[in-house]
Amino acid sequence: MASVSLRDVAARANVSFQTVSKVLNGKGAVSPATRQRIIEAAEEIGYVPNALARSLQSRSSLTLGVITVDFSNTTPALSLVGIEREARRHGLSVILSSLEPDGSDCVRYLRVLMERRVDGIIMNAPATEEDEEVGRLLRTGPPSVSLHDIAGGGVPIVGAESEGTAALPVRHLLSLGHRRIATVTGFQQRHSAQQRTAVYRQVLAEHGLPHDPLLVEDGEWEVEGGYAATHRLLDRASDITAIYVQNDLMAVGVLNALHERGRQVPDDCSVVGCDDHPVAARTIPPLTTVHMPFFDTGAAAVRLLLDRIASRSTTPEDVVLPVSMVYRASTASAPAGR
Amino acid sequence: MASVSLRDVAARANVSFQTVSKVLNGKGAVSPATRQRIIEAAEEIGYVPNALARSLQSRSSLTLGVITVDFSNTTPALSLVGIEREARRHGLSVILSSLEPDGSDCVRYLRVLMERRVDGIIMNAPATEEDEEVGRLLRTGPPSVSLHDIAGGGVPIVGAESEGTAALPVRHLLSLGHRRIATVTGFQQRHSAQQRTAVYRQVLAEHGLPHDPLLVEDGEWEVEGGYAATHRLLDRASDITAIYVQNDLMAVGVLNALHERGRQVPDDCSVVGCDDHPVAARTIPPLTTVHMPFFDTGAAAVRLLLDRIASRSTTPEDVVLPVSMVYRASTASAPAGR
DNA sequence: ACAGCATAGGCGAACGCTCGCCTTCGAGGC
DNA sequence: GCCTCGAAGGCGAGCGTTCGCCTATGCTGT
Repeated sequence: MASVSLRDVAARANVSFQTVSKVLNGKGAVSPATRQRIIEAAEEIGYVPNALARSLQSRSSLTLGVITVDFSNTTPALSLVGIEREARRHGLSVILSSLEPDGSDCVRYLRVLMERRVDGIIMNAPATEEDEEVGRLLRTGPPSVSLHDIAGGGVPIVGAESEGTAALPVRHLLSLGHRRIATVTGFQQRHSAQQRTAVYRQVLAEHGLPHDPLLVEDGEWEVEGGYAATHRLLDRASDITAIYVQNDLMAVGVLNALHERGRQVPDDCSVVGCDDHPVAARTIPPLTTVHMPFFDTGAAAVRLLLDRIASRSTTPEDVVLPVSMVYRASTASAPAGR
Repeated sequence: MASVSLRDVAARANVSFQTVSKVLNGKGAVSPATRQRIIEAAEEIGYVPNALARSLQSRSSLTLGVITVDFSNTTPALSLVGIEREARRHGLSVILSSLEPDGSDCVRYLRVLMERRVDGIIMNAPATEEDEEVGRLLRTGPPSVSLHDIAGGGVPIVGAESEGTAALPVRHLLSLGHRRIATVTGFQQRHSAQQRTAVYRQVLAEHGLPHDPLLVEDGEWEVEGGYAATHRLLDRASDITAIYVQNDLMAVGVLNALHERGRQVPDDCSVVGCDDHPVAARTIPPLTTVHMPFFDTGAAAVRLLLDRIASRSTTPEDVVLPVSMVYRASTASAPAGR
């Protein structure tokens, strides 16, 4: 347990410790005989290289720092898995920092990552998207990439095509003849939720449907929020025939609320979700939704980050990944009586 | 960007770099005047301590390594969040390694963690529970704690009370008068799934119900597995009136399959899940389930690990956390006609 | 006026590694 | 028989810290 070092191996093999280093890293020229002797010695006393010391000397920690929103939700978890997998594929480790919902600790954690000399940082904490200090640190610190907006810009963003994420499902509902289309939104403080709502309005407008604020409710991204929002919507606009729900988790709550109100899905009311969460395939009824490339987003973020690290390029080129509709049983033509 | 070190600060403040170290760590005696001067100098040139060098010298990396199964599922994600939160509360960072489903890379990742000189390791990768090499490494390596069995033992285990996890829901169904109780199991290769199935059999036996293999199907922990398993069960034992599903995700598939077969839940068939997944509150109908303390399990694992690190104790005391039933609308008395 | 003693700060060493350069030595060419 | 050259391996320095110990300075008490 008492850590064995290059020196210990060297003593056992009767060479200088630098020679051991050469052998173990396959660098300089060493005769097969001593090479063999060294390798055996290392094995016998159970040598384990010290990555800390190596990093200190080589000024590269082979580590990525990730700051993420609470990932007990499947969607940020998927991105994180994508990040971790891709990072490892490139021989990098990941240091994880998950934030409280309000994102208040971000600056502190960013500092920790910088002290640990991570080679790069990936942000997935939308709660910090307006934090100027976070933006400043990211711009002056190690290379970084974000999955959401960063205050002040200067950090490349990787994410799903934001327009389509809302336009596809709303157009789908319109094409089925729906005219009273409500939306249950994500937390309206978040840029991504605002944007989806804006696109929803715009697409409706393009089809000659004026904006009706009665048809918009905030579900705060959660199951219970979706449930409550739906009840509010039905209370004041009972002529709704379709709902675009900005994520699948809320859609679970929406389906439950509709069921409680005795509205058949899709006969009385169509529902479209967003994310393509694993449970969406087996809700009652199975949910038509937008497939979001969360896993790929994480992987793409790592690749972009590695590019930036390698080339020291300041090309703030964003990466946009396509989304697609998944048609299931929760959508149908608008009821005839309308 | 060109990393500034203690020496740079020292030069600027006209002191030795060791004195700067003293000030920044609040150790030795330094006059208020120079202290002030040093702090200002550090700030002006943007000094950021190098945790790598510090760890090298202090032989403590303030880092925990976590090896986890794919956490895009909510349940392992919750444990991981619990680990991360508790670790940070104690000033430790977490290095994350997520495994492929077959757990094949575990030994390699364990080596990486050891090279990085983590202060401790937490395992949450049931796929490796029979891997002897993993067990050996954990026993000889840094202090560690596991959320599941480790081949050869010697590693303390933190987890939910395993007996109750199966006994509670089955007893609940029995008390409602059910006699034909099926179970959709987790992946039967896993110890935890085997154990739940064993307890299920035992509780039924205690009530004079002989084991009927027709009533047991493997759902492999997944939504689709639960869906398929239920269809198989109904095909060969249509007199089933209740199903104990070993996790909520599979239960979503189970509810969907029952719906497809025209069986009302809970009137024709009761369903109990396990985990208390967020969606369980809003499935149709809302799911009676066993609340599992995943988050707390992660946090408790960190506390136990820190204990072991601090006391170097080899007390392999396991930690067992209680579980509890959550009653919702998916269970009811057995149909009268039986 | 001098011993005695805090107090402030310097200094050397060590943590475990990598890198570049230097020395040694034997073999081959003329 | 001398020069050259390449292979093998030693050596010093340095990465940025922390820690223990040493020294210089100025103040107190007698």
